[in-house]
Amino acid sequence: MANNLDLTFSSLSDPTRRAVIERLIRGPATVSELAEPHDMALPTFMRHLKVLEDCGLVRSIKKGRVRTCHIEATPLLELQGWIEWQRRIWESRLDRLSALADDIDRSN
Amino acid sequence: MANNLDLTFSSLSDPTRRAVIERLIRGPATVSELAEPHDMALPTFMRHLKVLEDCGLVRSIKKGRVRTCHIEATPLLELQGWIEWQRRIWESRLDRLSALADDIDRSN
DNA sequence: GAAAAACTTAGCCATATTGCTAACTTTATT
DNA sequence: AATAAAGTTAGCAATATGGCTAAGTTTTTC
Repeated sequence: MANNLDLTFSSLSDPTRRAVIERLIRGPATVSELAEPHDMALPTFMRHLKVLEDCGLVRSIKKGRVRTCHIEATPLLELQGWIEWQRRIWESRLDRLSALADDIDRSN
Repeated sequence: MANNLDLTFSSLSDPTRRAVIERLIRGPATVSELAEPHDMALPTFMRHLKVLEDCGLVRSIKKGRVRTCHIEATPLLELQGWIEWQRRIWESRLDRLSALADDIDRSN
């Protein structure tokens, strides 16, 4: 029952995959270009890419023997949405607490 | 070499743990209160809590036989920071691309 | 047409994760 | 003092994750 938030959070929990995102956010790149900075076997790296594709953060097309990857920002926006939502509730709670503290202050 | 982003993203990749955060963001709660909505054995649930504590999202104190948990928002802000950073680069890239497209337009 | 490039597939291994039950410890209640 | 409540510890099992090598496929290049 993994939803998209599950997959996206999980994808980004790995530093290699975050590095790929940090690279792709600047523009498309081929598999070899993406793999080059990472000290691991290509099949291993490809599995990281697959994880990113599975959660929808990355798309790719193959032309000839070269696969080019690009980023899809939507899942990032979903994450941002969830975090923002939490932050809002958090802040409104802090506001209520400090209002309460003020009330207590005034009543003394 | 797991850094805090790793742990925080990983923690939030599980729906049970996100639900705990969604609950705690509204205010502190005891372990039993937190566990109640989740259909799993208590030790299993406690491990989820431990994961949240390990990444610093949750703190807790035990008084008598009751452990009370509360949220620590800092790791959430770190996540938000990373995502914001990516979004900024993404947007500035889109801006450059559209400026480029305008230039090409004008030159035709 | 042979060789190189750029992936891809298959399969192995070690460790981590997520679930469980059973049994234990430490307060609080009666 | 005995029982109940609230966690906690220990340990098992299944699956997922992240790494590897070896061998295969499909273009390009020479």
